[in-house]
Amino acid sequence: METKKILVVDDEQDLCEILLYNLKSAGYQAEAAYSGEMAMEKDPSQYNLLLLDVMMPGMSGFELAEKLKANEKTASIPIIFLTAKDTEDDTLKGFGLGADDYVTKPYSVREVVARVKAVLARSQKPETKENVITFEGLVLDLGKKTTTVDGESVSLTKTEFELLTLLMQHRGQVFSRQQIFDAVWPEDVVVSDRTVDVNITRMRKKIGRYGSYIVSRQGFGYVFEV
Amino acid sequence: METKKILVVDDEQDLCEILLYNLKSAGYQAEAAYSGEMAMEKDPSQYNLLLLDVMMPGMSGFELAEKLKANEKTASIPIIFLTAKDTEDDTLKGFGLGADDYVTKPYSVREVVARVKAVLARSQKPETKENVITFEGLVLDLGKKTTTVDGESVSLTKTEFELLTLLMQHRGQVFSRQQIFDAVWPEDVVVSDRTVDVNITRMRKKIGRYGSYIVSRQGFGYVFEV
DNA sequence: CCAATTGTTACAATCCTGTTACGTAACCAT
DNA sequence: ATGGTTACGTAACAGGATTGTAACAATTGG
Repeated sequence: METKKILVVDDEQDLCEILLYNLKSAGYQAEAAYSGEMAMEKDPSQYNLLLLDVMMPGMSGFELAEKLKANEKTASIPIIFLTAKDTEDDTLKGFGLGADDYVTKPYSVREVVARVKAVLARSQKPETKENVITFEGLVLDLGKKTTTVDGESVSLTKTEFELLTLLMQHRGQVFSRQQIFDAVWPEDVVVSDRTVDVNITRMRKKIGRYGSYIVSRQGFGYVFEV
Repeated sequence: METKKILVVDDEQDLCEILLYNLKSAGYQAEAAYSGEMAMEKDPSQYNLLLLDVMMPGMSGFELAEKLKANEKTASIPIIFLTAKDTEDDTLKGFGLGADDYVTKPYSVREVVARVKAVLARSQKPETKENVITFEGLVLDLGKKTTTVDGESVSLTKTEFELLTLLMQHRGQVFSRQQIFDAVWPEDVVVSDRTVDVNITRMRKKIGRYGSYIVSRQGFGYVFEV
């Protein structure tokens, strides 16, 4: 298994340094962002775990987590909140936002590293199970990014894979081209509207007989129909 | 947001108690059923989430889930399975049955609560929100963009679907042609006033006997009359 | 540089929808 | 009631929009 990447988001740069040093000593790759905005720029989807300070100038840790949870690509990244506050409300809010753990300041660095290990260990076990989407003989392994069709492995490109993931994760739900676009394509790119169609077609072909489960609903969009 | 209701179904009563206590501490309403049969008697449709033990004497968690998914009222309730088994087969079967998450024993109660929160947060997002409008045997699924008439699926075009949605969402309210037009047609198009009539007619035909519930009020417009 | 990926464009086939026309129904004043 | 007038129901058609897909161009990453 490759090295896990961790992103520490905290406005106290000294604290970040300490955490980075200790996380690296523990065998992780670690980087820091000194604000929520900075974290967003670092492409959060590449990290395996996020350590978020709740109280930061500008975007708070909660706000950042909300943004991440709203995006399919980053929604499942484990988050540990770091916070000085210790009220029930905050804790609940954190878990409501999908926190995997919660460390209140002041904390020992050893404790943080221990929690990181615990969360990564936990998020790893289910990963092999939870990250598989199946429909009959069509199997998507979201961890391995592999696709098999009736036992045969097929190679989907990233775009195709994410398209299929979106549709299979929400079987029966019709997605407009705009929705598909927002979910699959990066934020800032502009492409013609036919692009979605073409990629649907390419992906359909590759998944063989299951391609016919992806149905276009004229005027509405596409759906994986069951 | 109102309090979420959770039903825990497990034959181990002690375990249920522990889960109930923790779920309640986390701000949920929670009740227990000690068998699948007992769960069915508690009107599952009133709950926002179900925690199902897979291995139970009598009806298994899988069997219970099957029953629930087969019923329109309960089909969209998120389910988290609790299981001692850890085989790939079981996991896949669970997800095939529409499981939203999967926790294997032994697990920490904290983990279960965290998953509950995650699933409820996810099921809250608009894209996952099940949205169905029903009048007797006439069912509009706003997510799937499908229409069924007394169990038979009929295919409405986008215009027809939105027309019917508008009228059914505001049963009894009369809409002028201009109002209908503003609600259903894109902003910048200009069409003759008879266009609404024609689309009403087309839609009426497709929904069979329910077509007669869409009544024209001469000089005023149209209404879905109850 | 090559190969894989991805966006763009063009064209055909299909589906959808506005328009028109005409018949019928509702309304209204006499 | 009666006739005139307006509003509504609906079939038919043609033009427009939507989609599938092949071919090509641009981009990317070694």
